[in-house]
Amino acid sequence: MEPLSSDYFTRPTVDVARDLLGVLLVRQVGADTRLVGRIVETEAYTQDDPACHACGLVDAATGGLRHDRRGVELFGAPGTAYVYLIYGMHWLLNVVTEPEGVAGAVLIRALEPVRGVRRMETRRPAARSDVQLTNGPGKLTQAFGVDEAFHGTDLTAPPLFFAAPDDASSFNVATTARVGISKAVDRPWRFLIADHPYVSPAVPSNRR
DNA sequence: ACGAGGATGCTCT
DNA sequence: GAGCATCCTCGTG
Repeated sequence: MEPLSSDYFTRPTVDVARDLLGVLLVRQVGADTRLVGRIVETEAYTQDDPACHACGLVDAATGGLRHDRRGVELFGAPGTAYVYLIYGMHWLLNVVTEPEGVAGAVLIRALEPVRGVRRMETRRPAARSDVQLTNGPGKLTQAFGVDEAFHGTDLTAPPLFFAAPDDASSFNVATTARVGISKAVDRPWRFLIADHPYVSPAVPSNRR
């Protein structure tokens, strides 16, 4: 199980978001245990994007980066984790994209559990079915034990990394507007595996 | 099967 | 003080 390299993430964010569908997220827990999930839903956030934390961080006068605001890490090395707290409760996992100096990230929104289901059930007592273990961005971080400790870490090597699946089964990609945002609500940057039971139940932000 | 509302803390105005 | 890349519970049908 070879981790996807930094080159994989050194590409346009929207391309990476689409390509990550079907890819495995792997969490090494100790020497003998692995949690594995298949990515079924993602979202892209770019530098020129009002909904992205990187928006407005380039100082108009100097061209330099503002380090007094959230989101500077999005300009960092591709393949790095960008993890942040939302609604005071849930950690959301992103992987940084684009060359260093250009901001971008892909939000991992939903997984299909592949391995380590028992462990995920332990971490997610509120889940009433296997679907509810990982069918949302805050749920999957809980199931995988991803929190602030992973912010800024390298996602191209254990203990948390991406890997191409052995069985590259084909599927249809569906595209919608993104979820839970109030700006740039019409950009079609949410990607999901069509009709997959493990995608999140969320409603796109332009349909409310 | 829905829908409303509360939880909870950090960031920026 | 408002807003936030969310989730859960408890109502009513």
